[in-house]
Amino acid sequence: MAPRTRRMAFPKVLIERDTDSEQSSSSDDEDELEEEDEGPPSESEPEEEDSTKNGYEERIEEDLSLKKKGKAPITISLKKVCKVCKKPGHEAGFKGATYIDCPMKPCFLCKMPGHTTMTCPHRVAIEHGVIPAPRTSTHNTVEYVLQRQLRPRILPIKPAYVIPDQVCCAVIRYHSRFKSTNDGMVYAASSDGTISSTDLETGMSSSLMNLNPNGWQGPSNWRMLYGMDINSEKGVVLVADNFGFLYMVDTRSNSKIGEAILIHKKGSKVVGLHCNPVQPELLLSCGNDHFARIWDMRQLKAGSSLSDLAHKRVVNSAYFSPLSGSKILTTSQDNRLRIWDSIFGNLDSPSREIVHSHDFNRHLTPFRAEWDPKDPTESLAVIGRYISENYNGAALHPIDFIDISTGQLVAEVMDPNITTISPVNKLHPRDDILASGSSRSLFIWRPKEKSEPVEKKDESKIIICGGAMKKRKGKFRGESDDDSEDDGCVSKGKNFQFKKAESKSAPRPRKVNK
DNA sequence: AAGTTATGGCTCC
DNA sequence: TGGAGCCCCTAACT
Repeated sequence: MAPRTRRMAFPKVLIERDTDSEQSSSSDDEDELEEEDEGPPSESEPEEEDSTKNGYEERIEEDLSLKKKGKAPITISLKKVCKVCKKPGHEAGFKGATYIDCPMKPCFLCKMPGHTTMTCPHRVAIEHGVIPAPRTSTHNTVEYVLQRQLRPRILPIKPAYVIPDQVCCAVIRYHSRFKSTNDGMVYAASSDGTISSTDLETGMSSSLMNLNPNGWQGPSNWRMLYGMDINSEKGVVLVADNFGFLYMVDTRSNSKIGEAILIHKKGSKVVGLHCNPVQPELLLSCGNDHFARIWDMRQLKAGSSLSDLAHKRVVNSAYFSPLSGSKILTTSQDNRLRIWDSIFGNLDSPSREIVHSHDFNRHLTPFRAEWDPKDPTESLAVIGRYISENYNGAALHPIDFIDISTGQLVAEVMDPNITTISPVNKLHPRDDILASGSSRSLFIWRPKEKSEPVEKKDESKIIICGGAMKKRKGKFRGESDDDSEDDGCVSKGKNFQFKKAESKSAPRPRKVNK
């Protein structure tokens, strides 16, 4: 409480309450003010949106015209208003670990008006919000031939997914971005406009490109690199900047190739680049101009894209499928994942849209849905979730595994000790290991092994494998393994700073809307 | 422990 | 075209 040295000089204070039934005067009536304190948050289940009992913001207004007269009273209004829309009669915000939406706003999840997140069909349904897009039938000859070529690569039967769901180790305060290749060379593109390469054997690094050779010349000139990929077959590092341009560097000569090419709207940020894993001539880009674009590397010039995939908002990421390279998965700020089942078909509209909460872009790294490189059917994707759920009293942000062929939520992975959002996630190319980036921390997850002891009370999440529901026992592992996962992607032991989870705090299955 | 801050994106004018 | 103002669940640091 601030000192009240000028207390005696204060004019009379009128308190205007919500009920209008009590009006108290005098500034020394502290008990009256204290009554408005709400105490600990209620643990009870949230009521309907028009609840009027708890959680209101207090709005204090001073009548300035009266204040000028000196002795005139100051009116303090304690009428409670929604902190989102500033209107009385309802509330918004956390109640315990459950977030109550403002009913005056469109649904926070699917963005449609008329309901809130609590009752959004995309939230309560296990299908998790798949919206089949109208499928245009285009069976041209090229598509037919290429489909016949690619089809044998895709297994007709989906195997059971193995979802990493236990944290085995963590690195705190890890904050670097690298792009590794197989030969131990790390390439890094930076927001300072430089590309550098570092040899992990020698530790030597060198600069390949600098887009700001003259230093800071104001924000309208400062070039920042966002999108990056390496085309191993061509020996090219590709980067893209915040003004819509693509740059290429030869990894053999470490020299820039040609001039910058405008691949997205001039002045807009290009946030993603991905080279096709099967056809090295194909490049996929995405950016803030609401488009993902497919390019032929052999004819790269402004306006020469093979296809432009339209989105309603910024496209955080766009990836070819990892095995056949024939599918595309994008993450957009409109809270939807989009899937194009064949890059050889009609690309005017996506094959499917999946509603998923990931529209948080400010302050955090944008969410990116990634393919599971081990899934031979190319239908499993992993993406962190922005919106939180109440898991046994804790507001957690799970990492979702989604079957993008159906929109089904296959698994939601979380840990009671990890309360932060995980916008970036990457699955191991061979092992059942998940690396997730959370703010300034890096977490490594793996599936629980059968041999590990299980506490009976430690009921954990429901994981659906291959369509069959299967209850798993969850136990947070306080130690990291020293004899496994030693393939260079896992850091161990010393940096691990988490305590063992109490069994009572283990997460529960996601509550279904009442 | 509250306040601050990070160079974000959208809409409106 | 560009600037002002606005914006619902951050999280680390002071």
